[in-house]
Amino acid sequence: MNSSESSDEGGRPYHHGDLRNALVDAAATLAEEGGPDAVTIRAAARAVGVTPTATYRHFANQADLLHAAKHEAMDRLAGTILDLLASEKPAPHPAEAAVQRLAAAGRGYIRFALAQPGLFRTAFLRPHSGDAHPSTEISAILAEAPPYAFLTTVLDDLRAAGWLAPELRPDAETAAWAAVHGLAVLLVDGPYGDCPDTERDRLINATLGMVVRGLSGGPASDAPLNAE
Amino acid sequence: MNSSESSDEGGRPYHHGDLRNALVDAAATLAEEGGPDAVTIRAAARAVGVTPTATYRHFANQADLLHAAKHEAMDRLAGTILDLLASEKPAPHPAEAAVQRLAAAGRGYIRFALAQPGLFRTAFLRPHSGDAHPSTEISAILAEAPPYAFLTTVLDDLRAAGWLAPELRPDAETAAWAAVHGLAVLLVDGPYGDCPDTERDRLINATLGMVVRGLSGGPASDAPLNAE
DNA sequence: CGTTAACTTTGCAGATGTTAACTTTCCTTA
DNA sequence: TAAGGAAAGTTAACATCTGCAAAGTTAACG
Repeated sequence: MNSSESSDEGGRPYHHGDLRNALVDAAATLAEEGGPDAVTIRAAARAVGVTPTATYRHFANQADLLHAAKHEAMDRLAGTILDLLASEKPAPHPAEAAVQRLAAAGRGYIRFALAQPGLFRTAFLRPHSGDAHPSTEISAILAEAPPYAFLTTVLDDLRAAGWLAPELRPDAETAAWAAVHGLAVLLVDGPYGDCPDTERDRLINATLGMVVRGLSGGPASDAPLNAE
Repeated sequence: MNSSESSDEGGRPYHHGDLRNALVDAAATLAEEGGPDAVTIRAAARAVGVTPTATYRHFANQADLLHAAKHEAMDRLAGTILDLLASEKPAPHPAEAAVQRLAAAGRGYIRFALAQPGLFRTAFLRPHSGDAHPSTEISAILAEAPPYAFLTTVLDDLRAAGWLAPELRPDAETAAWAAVHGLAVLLVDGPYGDCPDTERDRLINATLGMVVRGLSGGPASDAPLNAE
């Protein structure tokens, strides 16, 4: 008689009710602890307390589950950045404020990478060849990587404030993103793996400084950069 | 009577003679095609035409083999950069020449990443916790990542030529490296995965431009970068 | 001729993804 | 309100991969 009880009282109901989300959460937790490789059908099912095959009611296969975990990870990265941006009090001068926000976004990005290396790696897993829609639209990049949106906004502000040189605007997102992402990767996985906190902060500042300086027009705008 | 033949004539000799190197090569090839995950004891042994257990005469375990593959990958990356640097004819002006070499190194770095994504990922595998000697010495970084050496040299030249602002010198390696590495990662694994060649070149130029500009002292050297 | 290094055979123990067929529950419909 | 179909689980099983250890075999070398 108690078999259909969906409230408390012993055995969980036959129907989970929200299994898909539960699996995504479990997958995220697995990624958090063991990186992308830890995201397996069986482990996720085990974590939720469900049979492996039940997973196939909600995901086509393991790649599909991993894909969901990737999106979840990316969302959390975006959330961390947003939180940090929201907690900043803008500087009075517009240009200063924009620069400050750019730096804050970068710091949030790196902070997330350091705090959640497993999720960070998962968020930037190479897209499984097969779900590739060959659209080169910016919207595609944006959908794949929400942080891009903040960058665009901040850089527009920076441009409006007269800091960012007009001719540098087009690919500024990429350049700034590359620097921040690269530093994050080097700190998390790379040779800077175990690096004292104080030195790490210095490196972050140096890199952000280079970005800010490199995006402003300056005496070096006509650098002799020969394409190959 | 022919069983001990080490020359041609049919069956390979019982003793391989250079199994360790052969396995490293095989591991590199595996990494080339399938990334780090493809580097397994059995696959490497299979590729060489040897029993899996034979591997244990030369490597302690799978992690050890993978470690060797990682070093091999890093060496090839360094080789690619060196080759490209060697083929550049230096510009007359010292500063120009230094900037040119910095850009060339960056291009070589990214070129390798795009041409050999599997090896590139393998080269920057996070160091397996356990072989971590907590030395923060620069020499450690250098040993782990030969490209660092070129960077140091080039940046010294840049400094000597008066381009690189003195106060920016200390962490210039990291900042420049971060930008180039980040772009490489974004292009190989990240959202820029399938990106038309022409756009890709533009992004590379934009990023390298930012680096060069960002390392020179300029009007923006006193950017309002508040530490957190 | 014997010691020893290099390699093979055999085999275990543990993962994984995925399919097929069955069962329980819910929800709609007559 | 009872029936019946569809949805969401479960059990069982297959095929395949992995690392690794123990013990035997081959050949090289002093």
